[in-house]
Amino acid sequence: MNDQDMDLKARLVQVGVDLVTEEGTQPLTLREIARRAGVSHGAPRRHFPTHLDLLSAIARRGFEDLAARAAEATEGRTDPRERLTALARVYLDFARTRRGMFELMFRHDLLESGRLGLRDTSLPLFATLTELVAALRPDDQDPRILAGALWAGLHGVAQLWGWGSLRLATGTDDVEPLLRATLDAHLGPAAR
Amino acid sequence: MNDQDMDLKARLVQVGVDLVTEEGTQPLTLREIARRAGVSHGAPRRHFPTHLDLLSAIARRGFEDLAARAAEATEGRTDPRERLTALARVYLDFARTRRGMFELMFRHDLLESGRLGLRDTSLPLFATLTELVAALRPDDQDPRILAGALWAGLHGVAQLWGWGSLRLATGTDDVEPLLRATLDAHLGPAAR
DNA sequence: TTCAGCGCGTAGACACTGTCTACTCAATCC
DNA sequence: GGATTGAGTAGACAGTGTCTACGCGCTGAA
Repeated sequence: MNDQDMDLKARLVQVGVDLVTEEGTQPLTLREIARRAGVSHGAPRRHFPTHLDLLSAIARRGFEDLAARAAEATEGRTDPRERLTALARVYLDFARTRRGMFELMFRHDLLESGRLGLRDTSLPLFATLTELVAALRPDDQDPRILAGALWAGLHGVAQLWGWGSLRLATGTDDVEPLLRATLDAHLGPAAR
Repeated sequence: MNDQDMDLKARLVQVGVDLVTEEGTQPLTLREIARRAGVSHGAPRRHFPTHLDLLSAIARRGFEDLAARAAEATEGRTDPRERLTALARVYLDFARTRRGMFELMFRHDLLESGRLGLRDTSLPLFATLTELVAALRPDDQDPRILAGALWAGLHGVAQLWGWGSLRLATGTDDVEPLLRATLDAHLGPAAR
């Protein structure tokens, strides 16, 4: 489907997704999006009351994309540990290959404005994470806490690695050891 | 020392620190800082070539503050596990009580511009983290990887908790369980 | 003592941003 | 067929960061 075939609302979001994917968050202004969609800068207002609303719609597409990749990466696998590893790798890959989108998705003002609807965007993914953790550590404490700590660990690796902090601090050029260390810490060392 | 006694360069940074502490990152514009420092909007340019340079100087003060708090919290303690717990708590406390500053310190554009000088700001703290981790897990793999994963875990908890994501996902109103889960995961369960 | 040089702050312009309001204009409906 | 309405246009407005020309007081050398 061509961009021109969509109604403006969908087109604006699509333009935004493309823009943030190709050029990052910096040029993601209301006026630039309108320009690339071929409409005047006032047009988006008919569909998104404010710039933040449009950005939220774009970020939501990022969460959908992430969820889709997670589903794709885990389908066919049954071993919980394997599924969890695949999930973690998808998360880190996403942060690395779609930097701009990842940055947008976790922008403070977006998250805090409540427009993103975390219930729809990240909670489903977190639920499967919790299930897998519960399956791997059945006798332990509240799996939501364990899953939360694991999620935080992965997210932290994704962020700090993206900024180069971890690369600098650990002196390695590969995220893989950090990924393995995080998973091992939370799930116990992997079986060989 | 009164603000008026400092030269403008130091005054601008101090005004910025106060401003971001009291009102967050949103009003932290070049012109607003100049206004509160009682000078014209062009004055900062004599001391900071660009807005980002001024923000970096402000953020650097945040890193210094964090390091000072970490030193204060660990002094007098000798047990590595205790020191590590105190360190972690300082990190989470800082993120919670100085939200605006924490947000500024880890702004993408600041970190990526290279102006912050991670070598001076975060590496010293990371070095002590690595030492403590090495002391607690002497026989294991590269302590820098382990310490990196732990740091990432703490940072992730700080971020996701601040955004409310973890509160929502885990269903608790207290970070403490997440802190303990993170430490236990990376260091083994605490001795009783 | 005078005067050039300079450090440092002022004032205004510029291009850009997000928001708001008045307007056009085609499609729809009674 | 004329009124209504939805959707996009065009321009104004206040705010932003940056840049440039200007001024003013201090310093140091002749």
